[in-house]
Amino acid sequence: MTQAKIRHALPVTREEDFAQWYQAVISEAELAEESGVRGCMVIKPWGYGIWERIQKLMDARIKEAGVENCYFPLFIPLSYFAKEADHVEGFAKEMAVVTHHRLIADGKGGLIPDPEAKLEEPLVVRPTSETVIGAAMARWIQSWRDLPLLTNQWANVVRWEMRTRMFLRTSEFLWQEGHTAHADEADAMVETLRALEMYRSFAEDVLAMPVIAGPKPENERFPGAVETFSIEAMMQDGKALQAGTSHYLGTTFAEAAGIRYQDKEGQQTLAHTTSWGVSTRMIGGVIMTHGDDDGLRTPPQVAPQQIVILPMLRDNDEDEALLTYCDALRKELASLSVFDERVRVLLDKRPGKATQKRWAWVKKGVPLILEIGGRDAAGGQVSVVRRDRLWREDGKVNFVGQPREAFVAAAVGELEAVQSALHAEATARRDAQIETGVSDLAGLAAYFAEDRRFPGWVQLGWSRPTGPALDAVVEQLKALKLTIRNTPLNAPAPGGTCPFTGEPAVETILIARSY
RNA sequence: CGGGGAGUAGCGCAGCCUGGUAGCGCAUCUGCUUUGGGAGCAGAGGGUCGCAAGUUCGAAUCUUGUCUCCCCGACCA
Repeated sequence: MTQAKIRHALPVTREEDFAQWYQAVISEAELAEESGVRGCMVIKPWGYGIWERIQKLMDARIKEAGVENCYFPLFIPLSYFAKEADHVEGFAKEMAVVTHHRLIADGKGGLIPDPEAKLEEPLVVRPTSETVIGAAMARWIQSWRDLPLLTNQWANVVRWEMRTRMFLRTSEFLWQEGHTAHADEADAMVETLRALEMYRSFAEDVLAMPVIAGPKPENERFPGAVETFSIEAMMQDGKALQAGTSHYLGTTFAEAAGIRYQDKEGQQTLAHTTSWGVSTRMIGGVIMTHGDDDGLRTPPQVAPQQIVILPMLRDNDEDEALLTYCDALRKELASLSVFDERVRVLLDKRPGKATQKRWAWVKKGVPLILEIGGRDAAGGQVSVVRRDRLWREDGKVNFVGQPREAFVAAAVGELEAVQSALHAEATARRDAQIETGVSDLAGLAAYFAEDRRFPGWVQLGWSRPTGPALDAVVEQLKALKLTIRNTPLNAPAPGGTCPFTGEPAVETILIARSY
């Protein structure tokens, strides 16, 4: 009943149409927009600001692990790329290829690649950099003393995707890719799992996005990897989103690129490599984890602005005193620290009614919004709404008036509270939607029945088939539009039998629809 | 890449079938009134109808091609 009175900020709700809602958040929160180039997007200041926050906090964690940043070329010689067969097979179908280095007039007012300027060897636009970094590693590594070699780069990559969705799957996207080389499997696996744990804790602590970390089944491995691990997040429509991956590459790329070192016995030995990455896809995860029918709710740790102050300007001579009051408040708040950084606070002085400008910030998901009028200024008050508690029971916006000193004293705690509330809400939703009671195929089909709104995930035990037996399982799942996400680390040992093979279950897996 | 849908003002849409040089709502601008919680009234500005060819005296409208977006599928670190 109270619901009916609420006039939400978005034109479509999650319940009405989740896919359209997702796009509405992106455009209404001004995260990104169409670029006119297929599958590529313009990332706008608020969206890019979130990415910059992710970069800053992730980069610190990467460096803390002793990994150094480098930059490798956007263009990869075709011959480099062709060196690893599985890798080629995995990416060949989605490559952008540069074949010419000059344009000439076509005689009809347009331009065409100059046939005279064809490249001797085509260059591929990197879809990932294992091959080119492998070539560098081969040059950089001679001795066991050169290991481990720990590098990372922040870059854009291109994959010519058939079907794109903003942030989730774009032809060009931004990411970091860590690449490391180690003396042996044990050392490389430690690094692979370190990166995985780094992503897990980052998603939970920084993005307030609960995830489940674990190894992927062999059919879901990265092309060329021996083992692939992922963090999987549950979106509000119940689908799984792979939000980060970490790969143990064995000696696959070491063989292809010739990454060898002289070991302590003087023998030439292949290095073991890893790679791991997270991308702008994480922003899609934040949207579908924390967004509501009024737009995004940006976790305070990644919010480009954590507090926005909206003065209720009235185009009269009281405005100046009001702005003075607001600016003093802004300075006071900006001097506070939260999450080991200064509080990010913006005084929005643009002309226009505060009540009107408010909605733009609601949609962007600023954690705390302040509206301050002349009466507040005179009485030393502020009026505050928490973005994660936007509405009152009566359907009105939940602004709470309070003394300025009290708010300033509580502001840091409020930001921390928003961060943890978002995490708690998402975790509760996720946990409530993991079904552990399914033990056969009929139960699986029933759980994911077509008419069921937003099913979650099924966790069950299976016999971990490989090869053709696994292919058969994958086919069964595909018929239900399902995929195996991963084997949760620390999952309880399963009992009973595998619903696919009838053999004893040996491992616990998560099954879900996925992005 | 296959099937379906769609591109007309910043956003959302109507007009298209039955060709006659463009309209509505929101937003924007101006004025007046209002003003502590998503203001009202009046007026105004803004569009080579995605792009390109074709048919026609005349094309947003018909034909063909092409680009982009959305949905479903296939594919997918």
